[in-house]
Amino acid sequence: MSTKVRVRFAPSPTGPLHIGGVRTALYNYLFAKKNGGDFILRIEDTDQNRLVPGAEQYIIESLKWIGIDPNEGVGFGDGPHAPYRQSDRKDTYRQYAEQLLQAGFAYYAFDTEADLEQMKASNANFKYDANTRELGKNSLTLSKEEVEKRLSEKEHYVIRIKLPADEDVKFYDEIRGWVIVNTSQMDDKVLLKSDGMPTYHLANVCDDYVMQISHVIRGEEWLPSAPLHVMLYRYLGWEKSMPKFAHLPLLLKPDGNGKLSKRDGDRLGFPVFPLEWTDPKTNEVSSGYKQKGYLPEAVLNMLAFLGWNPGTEQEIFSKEELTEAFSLEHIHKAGAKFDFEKAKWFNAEYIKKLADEELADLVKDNVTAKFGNQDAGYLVRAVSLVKERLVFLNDIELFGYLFQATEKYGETPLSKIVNIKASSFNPGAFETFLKEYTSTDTAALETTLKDFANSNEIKAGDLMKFLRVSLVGELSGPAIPDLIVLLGVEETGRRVTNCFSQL
RNA sequence: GGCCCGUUCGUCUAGGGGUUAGGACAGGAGAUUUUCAUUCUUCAAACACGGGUUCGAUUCCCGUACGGGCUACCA
Repeated sequence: MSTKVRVRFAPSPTGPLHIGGVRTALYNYLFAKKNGGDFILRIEDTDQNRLVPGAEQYIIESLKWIGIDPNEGVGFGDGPHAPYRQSDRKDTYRQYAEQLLQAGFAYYAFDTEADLEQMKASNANFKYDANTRELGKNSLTLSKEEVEKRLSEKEHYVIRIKLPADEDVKFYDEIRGWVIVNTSQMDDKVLLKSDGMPTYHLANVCDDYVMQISHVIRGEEWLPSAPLHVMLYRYLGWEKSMPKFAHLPLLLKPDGNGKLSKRDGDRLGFPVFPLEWTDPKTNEVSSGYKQKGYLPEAVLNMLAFLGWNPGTEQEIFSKEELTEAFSLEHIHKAGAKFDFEKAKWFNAEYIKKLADEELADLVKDNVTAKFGNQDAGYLVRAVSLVKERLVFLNDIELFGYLFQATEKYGETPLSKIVNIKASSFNPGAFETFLKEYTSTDTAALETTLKDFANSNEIKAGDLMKFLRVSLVGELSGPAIPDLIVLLGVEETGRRVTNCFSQL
């Protein structure tokens, strides 16, 4: 077996990939990159009944958006172990199931759904195992002839693993240490379903072996079935090349209990999906990080810290820095409640780090749609004034005054600036005065404005407040001189005159 | 119910046999910004509980409680 690190992310296309899945993918990716290994995307679509159209494409696009690029896999180019979609590998699983049959580690079971129901009804804690399989219709209880007959008549059957009655199964989890489970607690899981498809258990073990996966890094929900996988490796004769296991803590709901689920996002006002998703059946729309105005780098950083930390006090990490710092040892054991406030903070930090040009580029389409076409240079300057006020890219919509004048001013803002009405302020004189100011020096402009106030016997504070409302429409916003220089003296004059007329 | 995993400020977490138990987010106060935001300073805030082991336990062990996961011909 090659010692090269090879890990995989193996989602099931049963719906949009949620943020917990993205984190699993991220940890796999970081681990691979850190160790100079490969990261593979494998689509686990063995449940043909739960397939959701578009889900596979969604998974691929989500990974692309956030910047997690598999070396091999569906949507990212084939590698040496193609295909990477389990439905396309269907034939290989039967071969291994038959190998187990031959070796006596598995058996045919013909029990119908009704049979199973009955067995469960007669025993509240029923499980198909060493103690109960004699009650079933299977190749262990039926005569050889009967089995042959049923098989040749194409009767529906499944193949189950045959587990010993009482044996400790032990494996080392890279995050949790030794885990020991006795087979008396396990059941004879179905390996091959009656439709000929493998279950997850068989398929993931076979594929991980064939694809030479070195580390299985997956969610904690798989911990209870890991012993079964260990038994499968053993029975298939692959125990020596069995991958190492690492079971990740789960992402929990921010309120209450349970793991984060699809509904939590829009219920609590934050996305749980990387990209917006429209359910093909119900047309129900679930919000996505991208559409809400998150930067992929920020989401990546935020996700990395939900359950992992570098052991230092640095929190802002680029993908490259994350790769450098990542290790399995620093993964926290307990589940993490999703922290929406922290997510917002990360995003705001990343927006602040953007160059004005980059930010302008990112909000351009939105601004154009909402406020019409903008001069490219103007947009860059406008955006630089409000950069540190944005939590989301979409927050640019809150600053329409940078692109459009307020026509009708609100009562509340107007009520705060009535002083100017009573003063000797004259809008015409102010416009004339302004037009003489041609510099872009904002500090000098501030002095000039104060001088204007003084020489006209107006309180500087009253003037400033009035200007603010005139330009912004509210009592908050960037510094007045910055605004005037950005908007230009003509536009400023127009807004001032209009505002004054409404007092 | 059974089995497995877990438990440090409200949240994300660092740490680890002897520490003022550290940081970040959120919250409070203040400074700067004639506004707001930013920035800076500062305050408050935690080792679930009970037994061991030990000179000493938040740290190791056991139990309890609580939380989570699994318990399908789903992944």
